Parts: sequence; C-alpha cells; structure tokens
Amino acid sequence: MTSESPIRVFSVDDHPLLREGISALVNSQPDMVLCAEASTGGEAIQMFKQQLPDITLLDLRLPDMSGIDVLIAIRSEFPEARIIMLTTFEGDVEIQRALQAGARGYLLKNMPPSELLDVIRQVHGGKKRIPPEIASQLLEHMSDEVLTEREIEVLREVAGGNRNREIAERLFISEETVKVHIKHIMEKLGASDRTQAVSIGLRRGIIQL
Amino acid sequence: MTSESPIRVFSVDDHPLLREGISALVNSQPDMVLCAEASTGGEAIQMFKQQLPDITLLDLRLPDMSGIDVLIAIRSEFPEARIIMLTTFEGDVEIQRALQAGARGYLLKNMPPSELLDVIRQVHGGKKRIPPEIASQLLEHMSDEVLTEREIEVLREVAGGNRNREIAERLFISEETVKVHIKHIMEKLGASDRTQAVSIGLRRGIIQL
DNA sequence: CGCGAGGTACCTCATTTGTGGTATCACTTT
DNA sequence: AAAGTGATACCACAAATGAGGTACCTCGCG
Repeated sequence: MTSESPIRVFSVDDHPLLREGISALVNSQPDMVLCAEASTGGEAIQMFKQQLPDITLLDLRLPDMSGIDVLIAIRSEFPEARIIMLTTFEGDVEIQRALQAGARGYLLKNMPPSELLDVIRQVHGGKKRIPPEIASQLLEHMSDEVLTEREIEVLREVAGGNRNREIAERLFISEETVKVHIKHIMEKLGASDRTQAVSIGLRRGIIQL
Repeated sequence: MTSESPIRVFSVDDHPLLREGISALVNSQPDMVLCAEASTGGEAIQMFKQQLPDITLLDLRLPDMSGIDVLIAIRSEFPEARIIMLTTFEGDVEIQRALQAGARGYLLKNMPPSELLDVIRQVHGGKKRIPPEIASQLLEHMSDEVLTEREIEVLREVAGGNRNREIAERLFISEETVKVHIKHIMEKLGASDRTQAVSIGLRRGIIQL
C-alpha cells in the first residue's frame, strides 16, 4: 500500500447530522475522501453519474424514494457500483431485497465507526460484508415462504382495517378469493389471525405503516 | 453578548456517527462546546450528574431504556435541566409524553443543523421550542381520547395475535371484559376493527412492535 | 359525601372471520 | 407435454368478533 489514490466515498442520507458524522470520519482517514453527498434519491442518482464514486453509502429511507430503488437505478447503469446500505434496523425483507439488488454491504447506523471504515475498505477491495447480527437475522427467515405481490397487497389492505368484503371491492376480486389470500398469508407468516399477520408483516418489513 | 461562557452541550444517542456529527457542529460554534457524550440511558444519567450540562440532547430510543425515562430520571433530581429530544419521527404519543415530562424542545434528526443550533440557543435562553411540523402533529390528536393503561395492555395483546379468550386468560379477566376494552379502544382510536386498532396504535406510538 | 372514571362482568344477536374442501385458468418451467 | 405456481371462485360450517345493552365496585377528587 504505497501512494494509492484514496477511496472516494459518496454518502446518501437525509439526516444532515449523520452525513456530517460520516464526512468527519471518512475525511479523517488517510486512505479515504468524501467526494460527494446527497439527501434524496433523485440527487443521489444524478450525483453518482457525475462523480462515479468508489463506494456509495446509501440510506434505506429517503424522502422521495426507497433506497432500494436508488440502488437498482444506479446498478442498472453501473453494475460495478459498490454500494453499502447504511441504515437503522429494518426487517429481514429489506435486507434481503437490498442484497438481491446487488448491495455489497449492509450496516447499521448504531455500529461503531471502526466497523464502517472496515466495511468500506473490504468492499472497496471487492469483498462483500454483512455483519453477523444482520446475517443471523437473515438466516432466521431463510426457509420462510415468501409472500406473493398479491398477498402483500391484500396484507396492506388488512392493515388498513378493511374487512374481507371491502378488500374484495377495492381489489376487484371476490370475497372468497380474499379469504384464500389471507389464509395463505397467515400460513406463510405463522400468524394465528389477521391481526398478528399485520404485526409480523410490519416487523419483517413486508409492509410499512 | 460579550465573553459569556459557552453553552455546554451534552449529547445522548446510540448512533456514534450521529454523535460525531453533533460534536462537529456544536464545537464549530463559538458560543457552544460539547461537554460530554453518552450512548445509553444509564450512562446518560450518571454523566449528567457529573457534568451538569446547560443543554442535553436526548434520543428517544436508547439500548437500555426509553429516552423518556431518562428524561424523567434526570428531571426528578434536576428540575431545571434543559433537555431537548432529538429523534427520528415517532408517534404523537411519544412527543406528548416527552413534553409532559418536561422536555424543552423536540427535534427531528433530519432537520437542518441550523435549526438545531437555533433551538439549542433558544432553549438555553429559557424558551421552549417545538417546530411547526411537530406541533401540528400534536394538534392533530389533541382532542383525541387517551387510552387507559389497561386498554394499552389489551391492545398489546391484540397486536400479538391473541384472541379474546387468550387475552382474558393472560390478564386474568373475563372474555367479556376484554371485549369491552377492545370496543373502547376502537372507539377512541377511530378504528373499524382490532387490526386497524393495532395499526393506528403502532403509528401513533401507543404500542411498539 | 356524591360523582365520575376506570375496571369488571353478563346477556343477546348479527356479522365477520377462519377452516376445510374442490376447481378452473393463465403462465412459466422442465 | 407435464408439472408447478399464482390467482381466481364457490360451498359449508364452526368459531370469533363487534354492537347494543345493563350493572356493580373501587378509588380519587371536588
């Protein structure tokens, strides 16, 4: 490691204070430099094209769009982009989707800064890095069945307090079909009733409040 | 404003990166200095007694206890403590409880740093400061009826997917009484069924996942 | 002391939900 | 072509839920 060019880091988060913290941390490292910041998904995509950073730190929750969508948008044009999700804890579904969409790392905001620096260097070196606590979360639900799009849609309606008949009307299907979907949802999530299905769906990030 | 002694700020948050951001921001101001940091509630209470800061920035979610409890613990011994809640968005109930417990300000982490500095100075000057978006959130539910302790307890059981009979057994009351509680809960929250009651309870911070 | 709030309990009845089946159709994968 | 998956639909029946009452007890507050 002689006089390599520094790792150019791009930070995307809608919390200015957190960005400030990242900036201070990254710029304090001799082998890194913060090359850009963004606070929205739109900004992030635009800025990425301009800067082509080595590493992108991406929050999952942004004001205008999901971090996952930003991830997908960037990687569809730049498949080699090295993107690390940096977020407060979300459900296992979000983690899984991020990794499937090509995230190279997944970090929690409450982790020690040294961990972040570590992951940045490893991902820059071409590795993938998911901390054990996240990995175990993921394994926990590895064998679980996955809800279909339609089922998620129904679950959202259930969470809104609609009864089966109302859901049927809203989705233009019969009440009986709604029942079938809910039955499958409860089976897949291991819920004993629709209410618990909603609780579990929220906890696992399958639906949002 | 001659050569006053600087405002001594104490930051409590379990996100090291965020604390770093706050530290950088506060220390960059001529009239402020960060005098201490803590990442847990226990640490916070202990450190407060040692440092007696002018302003405390307190996160609502800490690993060991609720920020509200820290607030109460500190203010029971130091009623003059000037504490500002600094958190990502929570339900109106959390905000209300924080203010009732004596918080002098309530800020969101995604607000611009200038806003934070502003609030620190105003609260230090003896004022209270709640940003309009928070205040409006609060007003939204001002006239709402408040759930009783028992009702919250029942709502938690409902969220766990228990049926009325199970809740009755777990709380050592009759199933009929559970029904009465749930009826009241739905009326107060404006929910059309138990499931929506859970959704609303979660959104408003009455119960947690 | 009386009054209101909160918690408890019981009753009835209509509606909704959950369970167990069977079956068709479109689409993808093998 | 066959098998699998997801979505749709219907039936019947048991169980749970929600809506409407009434009533009693305790505790704290004015």
